[in-house]
Amino acid sequence: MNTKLNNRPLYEDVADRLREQIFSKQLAPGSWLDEQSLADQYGISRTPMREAIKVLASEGLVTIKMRRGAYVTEVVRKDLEQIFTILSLLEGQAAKETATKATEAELNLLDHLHHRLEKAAADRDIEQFFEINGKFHELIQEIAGNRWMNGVIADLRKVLKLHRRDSLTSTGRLQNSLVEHREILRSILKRDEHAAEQAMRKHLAQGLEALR
Amino acid sequence: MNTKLNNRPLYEDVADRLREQIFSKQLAPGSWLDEQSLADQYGISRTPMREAIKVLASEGLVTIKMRRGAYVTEVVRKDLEQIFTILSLLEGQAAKETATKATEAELNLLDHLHHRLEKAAADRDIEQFFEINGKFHELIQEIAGNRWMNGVIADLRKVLKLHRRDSLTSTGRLQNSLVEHREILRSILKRDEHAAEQAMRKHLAQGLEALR
DNA sequence: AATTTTACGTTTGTCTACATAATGTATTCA
DNA sequence: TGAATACATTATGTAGACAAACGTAAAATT
Repeated sequence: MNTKLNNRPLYEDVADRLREQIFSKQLAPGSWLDEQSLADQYGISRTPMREAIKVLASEGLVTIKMRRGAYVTEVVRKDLEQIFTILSLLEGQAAKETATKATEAELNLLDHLHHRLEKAAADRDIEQFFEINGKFHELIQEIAGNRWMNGVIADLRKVLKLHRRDSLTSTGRLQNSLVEHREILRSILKRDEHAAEQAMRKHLAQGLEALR
Repeated sequence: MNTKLNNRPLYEDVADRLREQIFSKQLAPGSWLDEQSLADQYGISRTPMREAIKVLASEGLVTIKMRRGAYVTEVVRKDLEQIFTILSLLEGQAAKETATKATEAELNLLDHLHHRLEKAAADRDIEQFFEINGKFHELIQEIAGNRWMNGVIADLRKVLKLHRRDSLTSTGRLQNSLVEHREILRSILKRDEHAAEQAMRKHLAQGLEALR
């Protein structure tokens, strides 16, 4: 038996590890998840592996076929367009609500985060930029405070990661993304909810464009 | 062993039965799901019961607490507002896309369905009205054809059912709902995407109002 | 009497084994 | 030679048993 220091269910750890393998393409889109062999590989039994696979299925990362097992979801362009359509609406709404509801302290947090984003961009630190970029979006969602919306967005963003062939690596896109973020922040700081919503929507529309 | 005519996983059937029990308040919000006793009650083992519970958890119907089991989600007013906010955005988008994308045949289907809705309303057949009302929304979503969006909407609507103390029973609301549906249909038939979106959003906003 | 500690019972988390269904292969017959 | 049927292999679906952890209650000590 494994030495487990964890105080959370095994299947959650397993789900995390599976996600990693999927995002890193060790488990490529379309490939079959062999319950037994994966369980052996992780040194566990099939039961938590099955439960982990079901978690990923509910997130849309894998697709379960009756009596045929689970397969890594293949994300095609149509999926990208559909998902970005949803994200655009929801994150737009989040930006809108943040513009009106945020406290001064929260606005400062956003501002601070954006400055770190500017720095990462200036340093050409792609990894860091990507990281902070995500945190910026998440902070806006957190401030908006719609628990159900945030869950939906989180799931859909995981699915997007199945496809992402680092869309931000092209410096052109990184610069554009930065400009768009400035506009989002500016609108929120001005507490212009309509402008914030539009800026966020445009940002995500551009994100989709960059993927083609 | 049970006589099983089913050719789909047992845990899906179990999930369906659990949902029924939850919606019918046999399993009330906040109550604990005793895996063992439910499994006994259904004449199955705990394994498919646990998998079914995880399905419901991913839909938001139950909340799993670490080492403390699963509890039927309690939906409070804040949840209703948050969920309706999302539905308003997404179903509004669906109506918008339907207005532009629908074929003439699909428009006829919508029109036909609406006529059945009018009839149910005239007959004061609440049950039927409720049924057709749901189908109308689903048809619009189907025509819009955003697979990911439809999944999100379906899940959120299930969560709404946890709360619904028949909001349509008051004849006033039923009549208003009918009027709103007329406007939605009219806009779609005119292929006025903006009007369709607005009408659908208003319809859902009214739906939320009716719940208070 | 109150608080802390310990022990027990209950329930979840996990494992192992078995049943069932689907796929592929081989053999036989036309 | 080709097709169809039966059999074997393999993976999923399900069951039941074991182990660990949490909560509760009782007992002991201060």
